[in-house]
Amino acid sequence: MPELPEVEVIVQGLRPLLMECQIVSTGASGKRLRHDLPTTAEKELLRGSRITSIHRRAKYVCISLDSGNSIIIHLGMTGNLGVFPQKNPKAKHDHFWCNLSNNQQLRYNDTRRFGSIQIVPTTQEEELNRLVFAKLGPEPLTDAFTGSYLHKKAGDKTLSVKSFIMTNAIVVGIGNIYANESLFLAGIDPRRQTRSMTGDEWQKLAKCIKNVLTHAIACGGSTINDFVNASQQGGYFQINFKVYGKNGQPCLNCESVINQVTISGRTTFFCPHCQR
DNA sequence: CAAGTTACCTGACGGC
DNA sequence: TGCCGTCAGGTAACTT
Repeated sequence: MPELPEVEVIVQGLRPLLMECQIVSTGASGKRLRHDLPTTAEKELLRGSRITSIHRRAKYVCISLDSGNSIIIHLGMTGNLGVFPQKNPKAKHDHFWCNLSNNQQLRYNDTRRFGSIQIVPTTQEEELNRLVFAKLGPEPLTDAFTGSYLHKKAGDKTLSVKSFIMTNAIVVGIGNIYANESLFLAGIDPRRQTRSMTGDEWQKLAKCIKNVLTHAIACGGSTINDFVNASQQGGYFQINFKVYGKNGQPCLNCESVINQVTISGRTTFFCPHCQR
């Protein structure tokens, strides 16, 4: 489900609901996610600890605890986090939950179980970077992410520019939707070889990625099937999609027909006239 | 080694 | 109605 904007919206929504809450106990469905769910010993580390901060790194939700541990959650394709009254019945595909001292319950729901939940014994940023996030590139919404950074990383690579910006070691948070939308706004054909891109084109692409992600966050993310934030509200960035899912429809700029192709196994949409 | 493909899992949808 | 194939926001293991 979620790319960077959706995870950011979830984090912003969870923060006021969870800050300073104490975890009384935890539970799990017993079904495996991408990795095994936390062990009994790890869950014991959570009991009685207080939530001191919630933030996002790439598409991970990071919950810091005053016991010195972190809960690191990846939502995969269909994962979501929400806070509900403890007495509310569980939903299908709820796989992990934390009972809070205010009689609320933080619940992780994930239909396809591509997500993951890890308990990591530190809340230090450098330690987390070493233990969990070692292979991740920069955040796209920071000053470290620029056109010249992309240009330098591109080197002589022959893969498509779309696959390149979707590579987490290059830059994090850009999934299929926002890769398509960013390339449209930048006027760049997603099939272009990475090494063919000029410095100016990288500048434009970096700027468009930042604009698209920022705008999507402001819209509360994109609700394709059933994305909802921590308060169960949908986002509305999907009404701003220019190409994603619009195969056969006229381009909003030039009225050419939007094309659909497959790049590295992912559905790709672009305007053959506006994107070169 | 770089780049492309498959596997992981469930559910929705379209065609027959 | 139901069975089958296809596809879906991500990632990592695997193959070429």
